[in-house]
Amino acid sequence: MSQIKTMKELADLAGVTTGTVSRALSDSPLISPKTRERLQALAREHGFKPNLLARNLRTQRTGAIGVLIPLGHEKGQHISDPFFITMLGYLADELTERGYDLLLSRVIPEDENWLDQYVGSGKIDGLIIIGQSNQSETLDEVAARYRPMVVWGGHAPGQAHCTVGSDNVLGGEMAAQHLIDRGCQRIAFFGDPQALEIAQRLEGCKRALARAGLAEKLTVLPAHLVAEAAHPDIAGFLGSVSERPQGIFAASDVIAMSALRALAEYGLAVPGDVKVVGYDGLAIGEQTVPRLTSISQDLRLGATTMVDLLLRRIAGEDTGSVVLDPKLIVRMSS
Amino acid sequence: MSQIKTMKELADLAGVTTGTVSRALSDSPLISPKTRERLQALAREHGFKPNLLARNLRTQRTGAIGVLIPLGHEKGQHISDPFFITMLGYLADELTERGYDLLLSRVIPEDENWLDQYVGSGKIDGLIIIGQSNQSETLDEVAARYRPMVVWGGHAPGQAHCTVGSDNVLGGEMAAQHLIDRGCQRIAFFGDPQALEIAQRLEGCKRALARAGLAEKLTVLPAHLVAEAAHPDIAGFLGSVSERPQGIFAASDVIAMSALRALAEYGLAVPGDVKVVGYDGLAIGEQTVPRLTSISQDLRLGATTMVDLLLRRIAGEDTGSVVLDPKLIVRMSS
DNA sequence: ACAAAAAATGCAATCGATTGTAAATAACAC
DNA sequence: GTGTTATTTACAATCGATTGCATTTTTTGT
Repeated sequence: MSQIKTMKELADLAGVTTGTVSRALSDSPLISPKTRERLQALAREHGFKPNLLARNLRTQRTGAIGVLIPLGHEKGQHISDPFFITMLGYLADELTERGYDLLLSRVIPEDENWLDQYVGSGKIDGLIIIGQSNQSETLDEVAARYRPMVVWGGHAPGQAHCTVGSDNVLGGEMAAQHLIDRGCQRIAFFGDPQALEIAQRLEGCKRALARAGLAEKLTVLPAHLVAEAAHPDIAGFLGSVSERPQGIFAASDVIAMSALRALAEYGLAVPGDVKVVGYDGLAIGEQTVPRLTSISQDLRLGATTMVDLLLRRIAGEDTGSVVLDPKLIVRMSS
Repeated sequence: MSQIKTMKELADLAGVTTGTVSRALSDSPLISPKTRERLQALAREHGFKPNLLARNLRTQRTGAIGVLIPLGHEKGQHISDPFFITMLGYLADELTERGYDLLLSRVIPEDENWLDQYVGSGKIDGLIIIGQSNQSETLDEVAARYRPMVVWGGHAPGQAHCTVGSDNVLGGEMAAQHLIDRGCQRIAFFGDPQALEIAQRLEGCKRALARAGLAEKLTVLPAHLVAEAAHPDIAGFLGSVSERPQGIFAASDVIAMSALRALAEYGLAVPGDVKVVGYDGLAIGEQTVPRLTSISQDLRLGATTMVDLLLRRIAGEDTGSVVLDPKLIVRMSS
């Protein structure tokens, strides 16, 4: 069985032209059922697969969505971060279901136009960006001329790029309120407000504390996002503070896990001595000891929503941003 | 600034032909430095990016590597599994570095030719498959006619597809031997031997036990690979056994984490009452309480090796499989 | 059996780049 | 200034499929 590589070869073999073969294989109504079946059988028999590049070039549609992870303000950060991974998994599921492939790139936004490499390259039909990092301006600039792009992250007034994300201010408020309800007075916030989302969570946290008259009891530790880097930050903090916090609000579950570990190493009981709340609601929080209380963002819904918006933008529609409701999941750490 | 989309437009603008533009942008020596610079400046000024599809069609090379995750014997399994994610991250790093893109697909191998959708589609230059699942035969069959394919997983004699993976038998042996050294007599193996890798780890485990005269003290629990599914398996097991095992060898770190959690819920101290060893050496093992002892497979090296072999295969070379050395990492759980 | 309508197929342009070869221009020697 | 090389650029085929339109074949009605 010779290997048939192109439509031309198959057409010659069958004594027809490539046009006929093309129509036959795509179930065009312009073809007689008889020849259609004959050609399809022939194609199957010879294991012929049409070249997708050529098809895409002709149809001006690639069937692939680019997913970018900008690692801007946090150099050591890695694609293997549980948050990225979880989001990536959902996106892969969702895109696969809709018949799209997923072109993954991790980018370190060093030069100005790290985005332009993908925009209009013809390789992808649209772009999903996970996390704004500290690149909000660049994203705004690109959004002005490239429509099919959706970003996971925080939404701010006057923002030009289309985002999907949870209400970080509200989420931060819920986390702090929960700690207050549990009797915490001195509260520590772990997270670097350089990223928009984290700044918003901190803002919500401050709001709740202010309402309870505890505004001046807040300590902010700009811990790293990466687990390996966050741990020394936190251990150092716990070792140096005079008055230990009664409640810790970690800006991500990864940071919260590092906190749990550091607390265990200091012999502090959770939730007895210190209560901990994370953010993200990752599955990994189920596996910690004790299981982690967290502000959950429904990432599956988030992924679905992003894909939805993106496909509508690809179709030419103009969509606004979506803000999802965060949810408090109380487990054992608070 | 008008948007220049094609080379033709740019060529017309500059008063030359597309051929000249093409050569100018690719730094061909056939072009005069003067016009080269003029055209490059013009291209930059108008933000022109050549269409990669067209280029790839012409050059017969896509610059993308497909990464597939077959989810065969474990339906609920998800791309967000920490092992996949870690491997995926390393692969993304490595491929990006070599100038390749990464086309990700999660596939559920239901029909026979789930692989053929990618093989010879023209979309990718090569294929990396993470995990054999229970699809060894299919992989062998495809490997016979499609060279640029490398698989992460176990290596067995007579296997036709090129694999990279750790010596699972040796790793299993090391894990069991470590538990024996720590004084464990009754040992439980958590993992479903339906997958080749896990079967090999179990074999090594049995080998070590036999050597120590403890062969009949082994219990095998075919726990699920997914954390959420593994936990009830394990909790049920711990609740039902008459004689509690002194050592647990979990076939993956994810299973080990579920075990840690279940043990904590039963009020059993680790490593006091029960010692636990995992497999994979994932970073997440650093964050558990207590930190997890594990058989580490150097996944970064594994990813590098896979990419290496794949590129050599793409270049036409014929490569054999590579078996990496597992390493025991002793942390706090044993 | 013949004209008209309908169905099926062939023809050729097209997507946007790359590249071998031919043609035009520049450089150089005498 | 003419002839001869070197450079540079233009021309046109090519990659492999899709698709509007022209053409051929088949069907249908009478």
